[in-house]
Amino acid sequence: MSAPTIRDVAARAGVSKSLVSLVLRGADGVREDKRRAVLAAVEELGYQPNAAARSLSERRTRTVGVLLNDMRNPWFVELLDGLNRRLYDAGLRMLLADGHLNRHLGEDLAHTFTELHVDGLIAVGTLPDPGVLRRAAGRVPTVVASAREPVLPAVDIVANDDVIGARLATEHLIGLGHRDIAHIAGQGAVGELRRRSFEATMRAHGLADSAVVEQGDLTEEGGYRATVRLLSRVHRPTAVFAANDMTCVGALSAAEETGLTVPRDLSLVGYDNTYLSRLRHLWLTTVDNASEEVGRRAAQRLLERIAEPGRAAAVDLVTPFLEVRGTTGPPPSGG
Amino acid sequence: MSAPTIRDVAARAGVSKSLVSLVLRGADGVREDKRRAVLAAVEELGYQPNAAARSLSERRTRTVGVLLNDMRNPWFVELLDGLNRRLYDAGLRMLLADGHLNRHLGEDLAHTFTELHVDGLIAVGTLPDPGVLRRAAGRVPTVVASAREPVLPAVDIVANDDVIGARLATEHLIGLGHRDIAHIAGQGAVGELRRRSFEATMRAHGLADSAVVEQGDLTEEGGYRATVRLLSRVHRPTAVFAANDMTCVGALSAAEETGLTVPRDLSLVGYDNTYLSRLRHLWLTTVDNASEEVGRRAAQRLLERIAEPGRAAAVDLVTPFLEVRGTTGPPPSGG
DNA sequence: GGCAGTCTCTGGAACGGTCCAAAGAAGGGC
DNA sequence: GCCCTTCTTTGGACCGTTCCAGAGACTGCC
Repeated sequence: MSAPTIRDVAARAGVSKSLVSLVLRGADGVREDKRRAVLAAVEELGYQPNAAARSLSERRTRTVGVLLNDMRNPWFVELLDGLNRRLYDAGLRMLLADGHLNRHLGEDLAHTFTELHVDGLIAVGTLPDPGVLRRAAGRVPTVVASAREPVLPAVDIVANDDVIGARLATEHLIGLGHRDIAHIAGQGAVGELRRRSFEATMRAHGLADSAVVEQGDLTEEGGYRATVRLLSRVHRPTAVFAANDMTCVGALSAAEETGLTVPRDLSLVGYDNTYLSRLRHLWLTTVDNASEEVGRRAAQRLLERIAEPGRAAAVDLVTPFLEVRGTTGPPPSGG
Repeated sequence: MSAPTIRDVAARAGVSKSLVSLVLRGADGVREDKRRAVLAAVEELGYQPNAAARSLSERRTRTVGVLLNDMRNPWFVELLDGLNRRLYDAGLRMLLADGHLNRHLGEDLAHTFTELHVDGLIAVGTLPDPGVLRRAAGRVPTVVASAREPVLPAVDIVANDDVIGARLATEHLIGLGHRDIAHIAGQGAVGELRRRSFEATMRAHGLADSAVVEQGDLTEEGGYRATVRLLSRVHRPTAVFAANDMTCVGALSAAEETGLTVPRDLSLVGYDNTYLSRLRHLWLTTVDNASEEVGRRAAQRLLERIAEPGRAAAVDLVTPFLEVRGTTGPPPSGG
């Protein structure tokens, strides 16, 4: 009843278990007739190697764990695609776990992964508890993708360059003729980088005085509320740069509810180029954070760190680009 | 350098490895001073049990694999939540893999999971290749969640009741006074159930002649195109019931592009109650497919099947309900 | 025929846990 | 003091692989 083992295969093929092992690992120096006999036995018995036994013996799992911060906000799918492609080529499998799902259960997912003795760990986005990552990084090669924190001794960081991204968005609006531009800020290190770059860009164009910042929380609701606040000001901005697409969607709702037409009365720019922004009905101008490339490079960094665990931590920034769609245009008064 | 093992802990605590094992598994009949010594040693060494060794010895992994069909369409997040909660209580961990990500790599993820010797497998949504599931189900207890296929001997199915859901949506529109109602159909078994129920409901209300069906493909693009076709008919429908939210968003775009105001000129109903439909800017009337409950029950079924692998396959349907939001209203001519 | 050198193949020792039968310690009754 | 029980603790077998040293078989050369 229970699954066949390598010994069953060996018995069936009339060889030793060692030879079966050799055949399955593709070693050369095995006579063709024996190789065939082994493969036939494998086929007949439906044999599948036991990953646990293998990893116990090999002392590695050929598996990397990927920690997601929240699957509800699916900006990371392309990142995973990039990651997976590169890791797969290197013979590594990818297992996912969502921190948000398990948070309320009080479980430390990184812990699950270190128990599994994964060969590496990738944290995607900013995790709620930096301690988790610090502890995990002490045990297993770790890379942070698409976040700028936590900064830890042996943990590489791969992300898009938020300074450039925010500048692209802001200069796009300035280029269209906007002067009164607001920013709805995000949270954490990434939020701060985007906000500062927005401010710096406005300053560089002599628009420091007409730059406004409202705090958001990266959710639609937060974007909506922040925009309501912005639009109730005496001096209304003619354009809003939102810290992410979700926020931007909230801003869009608030604008239309106030009777403004986007982009005629108000221009909006998001960030991340999620599939949300690509929905025809939303069609947001946004900054593409080069997710897939971030994923590929994160995988690369992880492979390097697995090969050489002691190397110094690196920060690897990918250049984002602007994706102009339907929510931006010249300001109402003609600039 | 390498991770401490149970023997290191035993040596440090001055006891045998067996005793360490007993303490860690919470056995009683261990003297308090020894228990403390062991726990102290564990703490000092930062010992973590090796999951591979444990599962090899215990002959189970306390892990279930979850196969997702496509993370890009995140209707399943709440389902995972329900699943995870129940499985966690039963001492099982959940590992995710996305079939879509790996498809082009030609990898059989179910294979990865069976190699890992997971204790169970849950397929979420309809998987591209039914053969994958058939093979996997021969090795490990398997449950399909939120799909109606493939139907296999020892595989339970848990899903929302599409017949009821489609009827709710259709009757909602009829109740508002609509008579010319179109359906944009989905694919596979689920698509067929929804379409047939739509048709049956129309028939039951004597509206068989004014029921129209256009084929979609569950994507925004498909919904858009189908709606363009619908709206270019001589006799335009006043309401559209879309097979899922994504399709409905496409329909929304097509409607507005045609100059129609939703819901004044055209009513729209989606299906799944994804967070998309909850975005203020879309605010779709939709059928809630009770995802979380489906997840909980799927977990329950899996636990039962793990306990008793031979039991007959069951189909467990959860009752969906209507979520009325902003895209439905009375027909233009007043009904 | 003997011997070195290849080429194939094999048995047994890991890997790090769990489990179990049995050993050892402690306590009670005579 | 001895035997019997009960309570704790232990050594060793085992889970299913990989890895390695070395065993056999065969070849070619002197």
